[in-house]
Amino acid sequence: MQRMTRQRAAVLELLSDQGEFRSAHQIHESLTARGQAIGLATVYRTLQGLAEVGEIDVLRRDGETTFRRCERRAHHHHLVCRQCGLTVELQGDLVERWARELADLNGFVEVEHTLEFSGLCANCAKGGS
Amino acid sequence: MQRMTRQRAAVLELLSDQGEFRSAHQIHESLTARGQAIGLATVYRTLQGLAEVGEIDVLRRDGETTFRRCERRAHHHHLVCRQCGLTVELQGDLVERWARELADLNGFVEVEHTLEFSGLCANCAKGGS
DNA sequence: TTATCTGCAAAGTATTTGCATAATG
DNA sequence: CATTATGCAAATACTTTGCAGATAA
Repeated sequence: MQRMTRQRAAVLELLSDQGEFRSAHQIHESLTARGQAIGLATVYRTLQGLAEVGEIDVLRRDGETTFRRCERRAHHHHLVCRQCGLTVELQGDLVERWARELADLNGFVEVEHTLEFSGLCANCAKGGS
Repeated sequence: MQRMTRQRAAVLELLSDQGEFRSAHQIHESLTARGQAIGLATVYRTLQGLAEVGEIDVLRRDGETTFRRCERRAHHHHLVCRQCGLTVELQGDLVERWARELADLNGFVEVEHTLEFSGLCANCAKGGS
C-alpha cells in the first residue's frame, strides 16, 4: 500500500536524525541542503501518509504543522528561545498528571496535550550576539 | 486607544450571543447575515485587538483560529473534545508557576506558553449523537 | 480636528490537488 | 506490468497589509 521510495526513505531518515518537531518546509529545506532532490508537495504527501500510519507525531504550532518521528521515549516539553532557537528539554510530568486528573473530572478519555514554553534566553535578552 | 466602532460593537455582541468558539470567517458570515455590513479584514483586525486586550479567548483548531468571548479575564487553558468541539475552561495556575520557575532556572525572560488538552468527551466516547 | 478605524483588493503563508511521467513491487 | 508515487504548477484556505477615505473622541 505504501511504497518505499527514495523520497520516503529520505524523509524518514531525516526525521530520525533530527529528533525534534519540524515543519514540512524545514524538512524540505534540509533534504535539499543534503543534496536529496524532492518536491515540497511530496514532502507533504509523505508526511501525511506517515502520520496516518502512526510512524510520526504531528503537532500544530502557530500557523503550521510540525512532525517528528515517534519515539518510545517518554514525551516531554521544551523551552525555546524565540530569537535564536536555543532549546531546553524539560523534565517533570506535572502536566501529564494534570491531564489524567482532568480526564477523570470531566469524563473525557484519550486526553492528549500540547505544551510549549517560549521566551528569550539570557544571551538574546541582553542584545545577544 | 481602542475605539468603539459600530463594527467592534457588532463583533462583541455576536460573540456574546454565540457562546462557542467561532472562526473569523463564521463571524463575518453571521454578521453579514444579520445585515451588519463589515469587511472580513476588519473582523480579523478586531478579533486580534480583542484577543490582545483579553476580551476574547483564542483557540487554534485544525488550520484555523477560533475566538470566543470569555467571562474570565485571566488567561486560562482548555480541554476540547476533538470530535464535537465541546470545550471546558480549566482553572489552576500550575503551568504559570512552572513557567516562572523555568525562567529563573534557565535564565530566560518573557516566557510565554501554550497549553491545550484535547480528548474525547463522554458523549462522543460512547459513539455519541 | 486628528488619530484611529474601515473596506477593498492585493500580497502572503501554509497546504492541497490535477495531471502527465517515473518508479516500485 | 499494473499500481502507486513524484514533480511541477496552479488552486485553496486562512490571514495580513497598503492605502485612501470614513469616523470616533
